[in-house]
Amino acid sequence: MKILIAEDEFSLQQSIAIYLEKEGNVCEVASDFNEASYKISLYDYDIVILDLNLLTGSGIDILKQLKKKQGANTAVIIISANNSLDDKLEGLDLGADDYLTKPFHLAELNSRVKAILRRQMFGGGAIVVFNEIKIDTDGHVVTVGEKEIVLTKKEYDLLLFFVTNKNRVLSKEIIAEHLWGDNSDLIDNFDFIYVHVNNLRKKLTKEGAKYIKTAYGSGYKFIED
Amino acid sequence: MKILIAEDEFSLQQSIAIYLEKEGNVCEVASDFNEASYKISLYDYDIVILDLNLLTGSGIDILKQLKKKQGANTAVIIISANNSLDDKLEGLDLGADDYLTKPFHLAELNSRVKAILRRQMFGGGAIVVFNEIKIDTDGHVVTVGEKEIVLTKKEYDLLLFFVTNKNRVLSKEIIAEHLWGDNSDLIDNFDFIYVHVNNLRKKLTKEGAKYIKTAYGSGYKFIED
DNA sequence: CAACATCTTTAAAATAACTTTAGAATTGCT
DNA sequence: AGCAATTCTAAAGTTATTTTAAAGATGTTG
Repeated sequence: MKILIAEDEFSLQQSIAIYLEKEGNVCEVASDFNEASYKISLYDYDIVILDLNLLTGSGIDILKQLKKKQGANTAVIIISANNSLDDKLEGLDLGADDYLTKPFHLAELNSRVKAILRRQMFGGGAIVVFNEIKIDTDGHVVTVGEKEIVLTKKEYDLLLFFVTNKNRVLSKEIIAEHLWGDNSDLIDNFDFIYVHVNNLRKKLTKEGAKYIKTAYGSGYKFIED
Repeated sequence: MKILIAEDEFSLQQSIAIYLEKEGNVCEVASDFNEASYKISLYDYDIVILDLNLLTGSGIDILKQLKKKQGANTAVIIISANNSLDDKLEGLDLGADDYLTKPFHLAELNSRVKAILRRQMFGGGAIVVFNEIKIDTDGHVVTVGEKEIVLTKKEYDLLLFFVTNKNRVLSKEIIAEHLWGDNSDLIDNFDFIYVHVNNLRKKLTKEGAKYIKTAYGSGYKFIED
């Protein structure tokens, strides 16, 4: 979950980034209009948190730029010190997904972020995969069919990473980096991934590799069918 | 996908190379300004990952050299410890395709590499060849007509290399270099290429060399019609 | 067209990648 | 601190892939 925080007030920018990163997202920041504009032109973020009153330009223009972009599925959460209804409506008319008035609680922002990510990926509510595997990202509860299965944190993270990248081959390096950060990089040994994959497979179904296919020499792939 | 990594910090250079190679690219490294300059004069890389602060010269000059080069379609990703916006803008003005600030996650670099390669080759998404052969580079799935064919990693890499160089004769030396890197141990003997080509032909169609033509004495050529 | 080089094809050997198990080390919790 | 759960390490067993090797086929050149 890649998030861009376009906010010129440094301390707020930092606290948002830290908070959301603790929640498992990857954040980048933009401190003025130009940096924000440049960054969204370069990369498709999942969410942009956008302060309307940027130093060197209006956040509204960033919003327009985002919505003009083809193919991107970026959601926008507007934050603004201005509480006027007009502003709110203009933002939402232009396609913003949510609106928060300063000051706000980070927990509040976070729950909106989560809601958007849910909606973005799975059409809201609990995550549904394959009619059979359900992942409730709020409660971290996973069910296969009617049965709830109990996963450890690593297994849960791994499953979520697979599910959000289904039908895509994920190398062990990418998996390692996503689950362990890059302090474990250069370790030329990803054996523990074998173990976690094996455990996850066993817990998911009796038929082992039904969902998690091995791409020999390349990695693993979570398949929908 | 041939990538040059111009980075003087040895451990970073190595981890980038290892990571990107696992992702199916072929990497070469340059540890100082002169080596980088020499290598780009010699070969048209698909991407150059360029540290701006090279030991014996400025990366900016490498960038200029690259952009002066006629006919080359090399993309540049700048990595720099310097986070100033000015630097970024100078790099982008000079034609860099992306900019990363140290430290960064290798997964992040990889996703930018992938984005560039997609853009460079096909304008994103799945690759389509010949109306009949489709290659999904995310899922590593290859279909001929309606049928999915299962390829090993080497076969897949070989096919992708052929497809991205269609209608061009590829010598066994070049093929070997792109699929195995500059491992000089293998350079004597290209027999295994015969085997891989043969296997790939068999899997692609019943009519053998329909797509992969032999250029006797020169190499192979993947033809569109 | 004969001699040679290059390529095709097959099968088996060698290697590398993955699976699985069990136990050690670490972490988290009361 | 002591116990339980989790995560990581190590190693043996299994399977897929890559490479080697060698015999047969085809193209090239004088």
